[in-house]
Amino acid sequence: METVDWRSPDLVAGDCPLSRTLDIVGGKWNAMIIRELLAGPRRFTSLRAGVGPIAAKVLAERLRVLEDYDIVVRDARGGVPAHVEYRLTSRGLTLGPVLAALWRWGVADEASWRGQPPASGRAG
Amino acid sequence: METVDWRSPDLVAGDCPLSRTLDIVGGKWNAMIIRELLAGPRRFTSLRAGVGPIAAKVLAERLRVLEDYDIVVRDARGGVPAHVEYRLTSRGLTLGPVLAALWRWGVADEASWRGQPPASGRAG
DNA sequence: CAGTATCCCCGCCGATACTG
DNA sequence: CAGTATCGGCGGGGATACTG
Repeated sequence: METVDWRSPDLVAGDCPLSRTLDIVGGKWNAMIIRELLAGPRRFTSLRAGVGPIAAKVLAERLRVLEDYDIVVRDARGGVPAHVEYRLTSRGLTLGPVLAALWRWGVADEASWRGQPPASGRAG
Repeated sequence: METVDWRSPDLVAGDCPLSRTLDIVGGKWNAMIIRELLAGPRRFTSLRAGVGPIAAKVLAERLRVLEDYDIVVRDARGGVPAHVEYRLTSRGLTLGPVLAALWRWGVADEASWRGQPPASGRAG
């Protein structure tokens, strides 16, 4: 399983594959958004409800960024405004296994972890 | 590969396995630090060089948090100050596959991705 | 070498109000 | 419904100086 070359040429933050993936998945809400979208297309409000207590502005922001990364598509059905769907691009779908790995670690970890997380959680 | 229950009871940010994993791995420098440590124990300065352009204060901070999470151990060899080693705990080591997944996506992605990332990268 | 202490800044995020 | 506009703060992170 550990057949990864951690000693790749660019280890520097900005350029290494790790950072680049985390630019997409590591942000505060991004993983949640992608998770919701892995279950199928969603409308803005529904998405917002599913993700958690996220401000509309922030969700819109994140979605725009994820669009720029070609992870998410905004689909205004037939040009009707006020009916918009977001879904994952094919590129976005490839993040499934990545989120799965993160998820699984969290689950396995929960079983073994008997300690308090350092108070400052990602949960607001 | 997709045998993960995305519809688990707690989807809310703070409690879901995804967030908890990202609390550890998703921070700005954390993944880099863990990556360095996956290659073996390191001293503070060496670690700092390997991780990238990180301020000493921040590295010390991050290391303390990772200690609290029981991911990293600080090992003052024989009580000699000014000779300290950091290494992963057994729990920390289990993050290997997780980082590997992130890394691999970044690599595979680099090949297919023909677009500019949205300027605001994680790289300072 | 392995950090601490201090200062400052900016970007992220949240809340509220408003719009097509 | 699907956002935008605006403001405000708070804390994470960087630079620099200092210490055992």
